[in-house]
Amino acid sequence: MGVLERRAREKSETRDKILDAARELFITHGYEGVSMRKVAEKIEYSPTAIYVHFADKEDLFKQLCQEDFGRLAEVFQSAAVPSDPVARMREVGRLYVEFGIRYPNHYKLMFMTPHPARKLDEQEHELKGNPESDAYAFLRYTVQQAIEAGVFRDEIADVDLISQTLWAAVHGVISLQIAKCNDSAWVEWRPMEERTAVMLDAILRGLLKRDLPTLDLPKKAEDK
Amino acid sequence: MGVLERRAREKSETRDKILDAARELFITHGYEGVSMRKVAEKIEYSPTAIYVHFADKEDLFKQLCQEDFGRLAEVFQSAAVPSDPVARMREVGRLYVEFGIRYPNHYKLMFMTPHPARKLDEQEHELKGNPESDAYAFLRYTVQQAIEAGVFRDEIADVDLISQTLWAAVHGVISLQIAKCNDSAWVEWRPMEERTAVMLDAILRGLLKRDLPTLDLPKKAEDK
DNA sequence: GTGTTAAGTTAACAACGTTAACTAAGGGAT
DNA sequence: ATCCCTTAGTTAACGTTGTTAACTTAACAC
Repeated sequence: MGVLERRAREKSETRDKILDAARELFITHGYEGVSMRKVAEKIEYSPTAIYVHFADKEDLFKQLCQEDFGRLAEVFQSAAVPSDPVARMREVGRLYVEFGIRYPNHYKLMFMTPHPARKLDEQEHELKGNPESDAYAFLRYTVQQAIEAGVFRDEIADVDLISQTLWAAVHGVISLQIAKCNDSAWVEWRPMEERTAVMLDAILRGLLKRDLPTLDLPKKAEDK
Repeated sequence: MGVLERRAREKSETRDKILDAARELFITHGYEGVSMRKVAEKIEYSPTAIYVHFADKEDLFKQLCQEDFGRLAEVFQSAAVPSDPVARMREVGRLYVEFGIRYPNHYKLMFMTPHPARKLDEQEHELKGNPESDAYAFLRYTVQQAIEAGVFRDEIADVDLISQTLWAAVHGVISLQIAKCNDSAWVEWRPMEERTAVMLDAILRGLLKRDLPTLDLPKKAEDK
């Protein structure tokens, strides 16, 4: 009896309609600029229909984030990542910045907005630690390989500490750009690409045992 | 006739009352968690009294930020900053992190919330670029001195680019902590002090010409 | 048919930011 | 003394917000 399945499918279809409408609105207007009524109007439902599928506005937003976390992991997964562990870390950083700049509102929701503490549900438990679906796990895995290749300075050996430092470095570049790009009155911002390249070069050089030949500055690529 | 002055003083007194009440509420409940009505209630005024002193909620919040920007600059100014340019950059970074961790809601408002573009008013024009009141100018000045001391690698010479890289590095550590400290389910966070120290060591080492003797890791201070 | 489940609706609530119209108190000029 | 103007502060209201309670309505199981 496929009737239950059909019902479930129909339900998840309207759920997706809500999610798609909410995503589009959130991306253009930000979290505070979107009301449940606007989302509902966009899909021609009553405002309260959303509450059948999502507990409240924050739940709706979180489920959206969860989908897009997965998308970030896909970006990492599908990119042509170099085999050299150092070049790979650099490329992961670049992809991360690219993601953040391309989807600033998603990025803001995902990484720049404090959320209350929350337990993992079982669905998330499956995803956690899996480099294919969990972006942090992917970074951590990349760092782990670099450690095994012995590229880091001897006193630097903690996988999580290194991962968190690399993450913070690129996150700093992205989030400053998103939050402060309009404050050009106080700061004469250098171009994003330059800031990203200098940051990646500097942080990697600071962590690595010695300058590796794969490192090159943007304006003077010297063909290894 | 001091009557005008008395009036002005009285006005600025209630203005300060509003600011103090708003600060306390914003710090504990965040921007969205505070309503104009709550601020008014706290000082036992009617909600609309605030609009005599501030254009709207965002204006109130911005004026608050402006005051606290100044306070950050004071922290920089009053701290015992080493004379060695590299040690000074490190200390400025450490102070910045300390500020962010101690006042996370201020920090969030100041550096993690996108604001619409805005012209500088004349009051701000006086402050801009002055290291005593403008925290970015202070950092920039510190970097400038380091450049003149010849500590950076030869290919790294742009004051703003270096300043923005250093800023992004420490901002990354702070803002990740503020936004994601509750997501310990996904990430096994290392202690703040460790993350800060590793970041500062790494980013400075990556930018500098060579390892300077003033650099030392937290757990193995080798007394120069 | 009858009862149950559940998606979706209508109506309403309390709280929000903000505006318009007002009050009241004080000082300056006549 | 009287009138007028300025201005800090108030009251009342508007439109919008997130969310809940109570309902309709349709499809299925028995």
